[in-house]
Amino acid sequence: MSALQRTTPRQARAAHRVQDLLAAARRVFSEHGYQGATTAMIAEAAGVSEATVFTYFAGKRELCIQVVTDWYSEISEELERDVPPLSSVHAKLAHVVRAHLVTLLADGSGMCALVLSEGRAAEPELARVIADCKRRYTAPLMHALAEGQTQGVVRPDMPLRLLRDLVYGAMEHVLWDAITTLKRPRIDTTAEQLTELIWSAITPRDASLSALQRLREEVAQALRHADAASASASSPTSR
Amino acid sequence: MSALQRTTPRQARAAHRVQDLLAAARRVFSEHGYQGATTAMIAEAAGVSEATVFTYFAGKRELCIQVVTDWYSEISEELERDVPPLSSVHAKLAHVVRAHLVTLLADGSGMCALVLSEGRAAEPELARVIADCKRRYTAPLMHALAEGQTQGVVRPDMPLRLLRDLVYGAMEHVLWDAITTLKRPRIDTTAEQLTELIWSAITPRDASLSALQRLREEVAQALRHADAASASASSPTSR
Amino acid sequence: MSALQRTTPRQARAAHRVQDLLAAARRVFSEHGYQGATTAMIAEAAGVSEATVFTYFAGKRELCIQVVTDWYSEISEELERDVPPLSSVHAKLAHVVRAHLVTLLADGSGMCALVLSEGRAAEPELARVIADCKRRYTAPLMHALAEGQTQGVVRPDMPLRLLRDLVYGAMEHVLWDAITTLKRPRIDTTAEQLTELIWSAITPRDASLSALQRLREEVAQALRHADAASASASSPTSR
Amino acid sequence: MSALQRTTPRQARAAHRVQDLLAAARRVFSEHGYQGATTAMIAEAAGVSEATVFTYFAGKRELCIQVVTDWYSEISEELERDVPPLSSVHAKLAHVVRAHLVTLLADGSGMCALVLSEGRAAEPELARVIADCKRRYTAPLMHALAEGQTQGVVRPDMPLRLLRDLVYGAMEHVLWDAITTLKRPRIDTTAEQLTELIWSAITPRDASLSALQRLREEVAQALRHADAASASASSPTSR
DNA sequence: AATGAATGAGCATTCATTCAT
DNA sequence: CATGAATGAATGCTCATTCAT
Repeated sequence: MSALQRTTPRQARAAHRVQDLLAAARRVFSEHGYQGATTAMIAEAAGVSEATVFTYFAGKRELCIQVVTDWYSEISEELERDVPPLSSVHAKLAHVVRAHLVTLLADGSGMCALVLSEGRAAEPELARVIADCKRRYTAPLMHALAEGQTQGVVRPDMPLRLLRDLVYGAMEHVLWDAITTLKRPRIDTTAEQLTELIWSAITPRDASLSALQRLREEVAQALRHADAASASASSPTSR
Repeated sequence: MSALQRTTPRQARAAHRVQDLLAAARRVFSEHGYQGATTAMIAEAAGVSEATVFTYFAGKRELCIQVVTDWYSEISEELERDVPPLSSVHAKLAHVVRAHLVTLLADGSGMCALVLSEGRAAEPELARVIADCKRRYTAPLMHALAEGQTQGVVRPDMPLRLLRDLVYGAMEHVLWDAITTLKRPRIDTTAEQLTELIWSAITPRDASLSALQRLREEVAQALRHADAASASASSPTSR
Repeated sequence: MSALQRTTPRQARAAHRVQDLLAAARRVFSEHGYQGATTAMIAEAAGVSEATVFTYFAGKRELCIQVVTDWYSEISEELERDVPPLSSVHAKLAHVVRAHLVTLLADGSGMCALVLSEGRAAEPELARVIADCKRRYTAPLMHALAEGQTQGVVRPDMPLRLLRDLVYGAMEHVLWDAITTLKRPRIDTTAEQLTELIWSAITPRDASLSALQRLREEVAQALRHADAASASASSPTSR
Repeated sequence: MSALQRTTPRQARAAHRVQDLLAAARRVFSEHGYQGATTAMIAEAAGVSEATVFTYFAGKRELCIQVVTDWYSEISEELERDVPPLSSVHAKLAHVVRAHLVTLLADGSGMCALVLSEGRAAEPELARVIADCKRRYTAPLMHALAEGQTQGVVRPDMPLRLLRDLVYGAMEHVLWDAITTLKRPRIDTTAEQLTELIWSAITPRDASLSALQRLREEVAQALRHADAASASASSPTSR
């Protein structure tokens, strides 16, 4: 216990330093991007010397990787926290869209811009890590969509990959728009609209069309029936 | 006139230099990205000295901006060249989607990766220029969609901005996927599928639904009519 | 007495720490050289924190100096342990050459490379210490050679310093060759050959010449004697 | 011609810069060793900015390699300039020893210390280059010694490698002694003495010994002869 | 007009050393 | 006494940009 009491504050302070550095690094990377951020900036933001950064992290790249993975852990947790597990595909989609927009628009951390930029940029290892995180982050929705395809509520004639591109591409574009124009959209409205749009896209068109056609046939048959029945009376013509 | 004759060759040579530099810069920026490209690389690729680059362009950033705007001019022209001007919104959408994918996937110029990356990256002025170019480039489709909304073939209950995010976001995602995985998708198939998905999304759901409802009302009315007409005989009613 | 009993374990533990550190430092300095070794490496090798190194030694340089002087003490002791004290100069030379090669080639400690490199390198104080150690280490042979000069078995017409350069220069070169080419020579053979070479060099040329001359004189005398004795007989012709 | 007149000064100035930098680097490397020298020092010594160093040389290591190889070229040239080509092995040895000492002791460049130190130090490529240069530099004497062995004027019962170690080891030791003690020895005297020492070492002992034995045999024979001649007294004692 | 030459301002990273606990 | 933590001072190297010719 006495040993614990001696070491715990140290460990606590060390952990604190790590957290401070990560927080500072998140701010700096968010604001300046990977290339634009310097270890000097990060050190200053954390209130330590530049050398201290290297005491806790192997280098700039490793620090940024940690920042990104941490952030993805957070938003993944947020995403999965209150997902209704046994809900319909539509409900899951709606939840994911809303949570995604809420998370990324709400925090002004700029991490969104970071991963959008650096996920496509120079440092290959960083890009790979971001890609991995993204894949894990998007996995739940992918599973839901795949399940939806087997159930028949999601059109099976489209590659899953394309559906993902549609969903996340649209959301990324919305987010990037919000970031670059600095206009925060109404999150609720946008989420609902986006969900609706996407749902319209991924829902089997054939279902409604065939239903219509079946109905039309029945109608035609009924009308013929009616006409035959009321041969003497005047028949109304639809459209 | 004699003055013109003396200066014209000079201007021609200068124009040639500018073109060489722009071509070289496009190659280098495409391959290495904005940050990764160096003025030395560009000068070497153009076969001139590094200082000459600065004779014709104010700096690296301006050169890149010129490269990007030129490229957008080209692809915009390509896009608009054979667009069927008086065609339906659906046809226009299909054309834009196909042309976009063809242009950006076909040329291995890497300009696509450049604008996708740097459009979201550090250099603010460059990002702004890219955003402007993108806006102009996407304008034709935007107009078509707006027109579609007034005509009623595109659902009017969605902001135009959101429709654009859906269309271009999906396409960007497809492109980035192709770039990062180095897998070239079947352009024709992908274009058709994407068009279909997007069309499903942006087409008025209400149109079909209301048609259905209108039809149902007519049917109901017809059935009532028929019932009334064949008062004595028992008529079968479908569902 | 009780005070002694309280402090003695402490001193013992401290001495133990010092020994551990010196051993660790020897390993690290041997393997990486002075510049290549870091205090962090040494601390880790000793199983203590980096700061502890500075508790016992003023700094990296002092630690290395201690390592070197300790090592020289050891090999000096080894050298002098079984030197035949009353032997001839030739026997002493042979012993020194053999012992030197055995010691420095046998132990893979790399201390040899360390003193060969750093004895000539940047850190001036370290170089001075190494020079001092070397001087002490080479003193026995120097004394033997000086004695040999007075006795007449070592040529007196050469400065002692030059003889030393010959002896140790040759050995260092042999050692460095072995180190850089990673080929271990046959120690016995090399030692014998080197001894023979050096002995040929430092032995008075005059000795053999005078011996010859003395012999010649004797011969001449004998011949004269013989001639006189066999005055009537035919005299044999020498060559 | 006019083009030549325009470009030549530039090239001349560039060559001049390179020479200045090499001279400055030689000074700095000589004085501080490889590790101790900094690019900043070299730049300052050359009167240029640090960046200019990297305009002309790929880096610190390459610069040092150039310095070393240049220096070896110089001293090799000096060595071979007035070597008597058809002279005896002894004359060649004498020349090499003298030229070596003159060259390395005369110039206070300290390059000697550099190659002695760094030839055994950390940077592996540099060490390799130095080893190569040394091998080339020592080749003439090696050939002479090998030739001497076949001719019989150099003892053939010793490995050539060992003879080289003896010759250059002794000289290096002399030089290092001069460097560290800052005492310039009498070059002529030292060269002669060293030559004499080495010559004594590498000259076939067997020659004098066999001469002695041959003489002894002749003597014995003569004595026997004499004994036989003085037949009246019976005392033939063979040894 | 073209450029060879030069550089100022950084940048990530290292490491021996100090000090409060 | 032992050390975790922190850092000052470098260090080799890069690159967009300037300028005299």
